[in-house]
Amino acid sequence: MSVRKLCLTILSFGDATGYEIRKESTSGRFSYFDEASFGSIYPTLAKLENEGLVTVREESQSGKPTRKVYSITKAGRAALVTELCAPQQPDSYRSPFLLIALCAEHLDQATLRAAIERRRLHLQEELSVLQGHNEETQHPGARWTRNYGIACMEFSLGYLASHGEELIAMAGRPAGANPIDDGSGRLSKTTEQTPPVATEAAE
Amino acid sequence: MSVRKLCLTILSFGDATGYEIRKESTSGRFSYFDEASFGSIYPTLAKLENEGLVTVREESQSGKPTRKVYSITKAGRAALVTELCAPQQPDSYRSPFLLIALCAEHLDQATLRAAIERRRLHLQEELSVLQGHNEETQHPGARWTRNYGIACMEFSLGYLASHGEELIAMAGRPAGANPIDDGSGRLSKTTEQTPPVATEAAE
DNA sequence: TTCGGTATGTATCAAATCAATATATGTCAG
DNA sequence: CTGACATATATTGATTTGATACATACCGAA
Repeated sequence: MSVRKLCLTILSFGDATGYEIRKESTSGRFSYFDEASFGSIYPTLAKLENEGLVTVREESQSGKPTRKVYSITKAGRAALVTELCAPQQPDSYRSPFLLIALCAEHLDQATLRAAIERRRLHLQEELSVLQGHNEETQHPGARWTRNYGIACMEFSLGYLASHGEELIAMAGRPAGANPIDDGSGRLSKTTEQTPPVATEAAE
Repeated sequence: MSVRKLCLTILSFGDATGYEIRKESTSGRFSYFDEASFGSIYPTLAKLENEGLVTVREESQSGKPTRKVYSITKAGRAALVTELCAPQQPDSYRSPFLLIALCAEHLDQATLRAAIERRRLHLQEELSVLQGHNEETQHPGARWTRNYGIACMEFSLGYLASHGEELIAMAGRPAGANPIDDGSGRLSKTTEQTPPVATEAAE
């Protein structure tokens, strides 16, 4: 049911085509709320039109296939408000990066380093997007979410910067069922590049 | 393809039934990596068994339907490492809460307050889960991800505590020229001491 | 004690959704 | 002038979800 909210929300910030809605929900201003593909967006827009919550106008330019530009109606705005007032679903964070981190002991340093770097780049890219959208932040809610996003990402970047090496140092060090390797204490320098890591499937 | 990684990862931390895998992925120790329902877990486990990456043993207790307990094999561990070494997909954060925040101007204070409170409770609950799992954090990777999670959640809680009121104060203050709310909610009228919301200059 | 609620468990199915692709056109670089 | 890329609508096959059925056990309340 949330593709509805997504479409209505994006349209409440301005007219858009299905293509634009998809783009903004995956990698644009609206990429923190929900994601959807064409297969769900187009049917949803059709349904919304059918319910009178949005209208369409066809803009046929020279040559180009006719753009179908959707606009939200007053009834659409009211419906959006109603849906937003219902108790929200919990936020979800799904992290392929943390999965790698979780398994650090079974991987090698290069893999961990690459994973951190990829995560860092992704965060910085998203940060740039957010920081770039400061012109159109006249909407108070948009400004608040933008600041929240920036704060969270800067925090994450800082954490990666200050704790990344710790993670990398865990490469190839299975903890095993042995008495907590905490006992070994300084697991840092001495064994740095010693063990043939090699990700042996330890069992 | 990530349900595979999820199952293999959970099994690499110990034997489990399909039911347990599902539970841990939605609300347990492993709830930050990927989510899956029975409809994808059971077929995946069957396929993994077929490939020799996991084994099953049936434990038939008195009365209860036979538990099918899955174990990861050496080949399974190797396959997991291989898959983890491939470039990871970007992390994703989907936030029904931020969607509400984005639309703050169209909602009322009670709704915003409730949304923040719900978010706060959810964060605290997840935080408790993480903090409760400090015994079994002998795995270095698990310890790192746990600390990372705790740090992020504490940061978020702090941000909500210090900026939540700002958000609530945005209730019923449309910024742009659009008089929304189709009259059904005369929020903007009744808004208390609101001076004409300085932020204008709509597109 | 028996009813209902919750928890453990496996398993399936219709409906929703995704990833990929087909179609069509414009643009811009090499 | 060719190939890659962006815009744009739309569909299709495969996957995934959400709900449910089935079966048992435990626990508190009527």
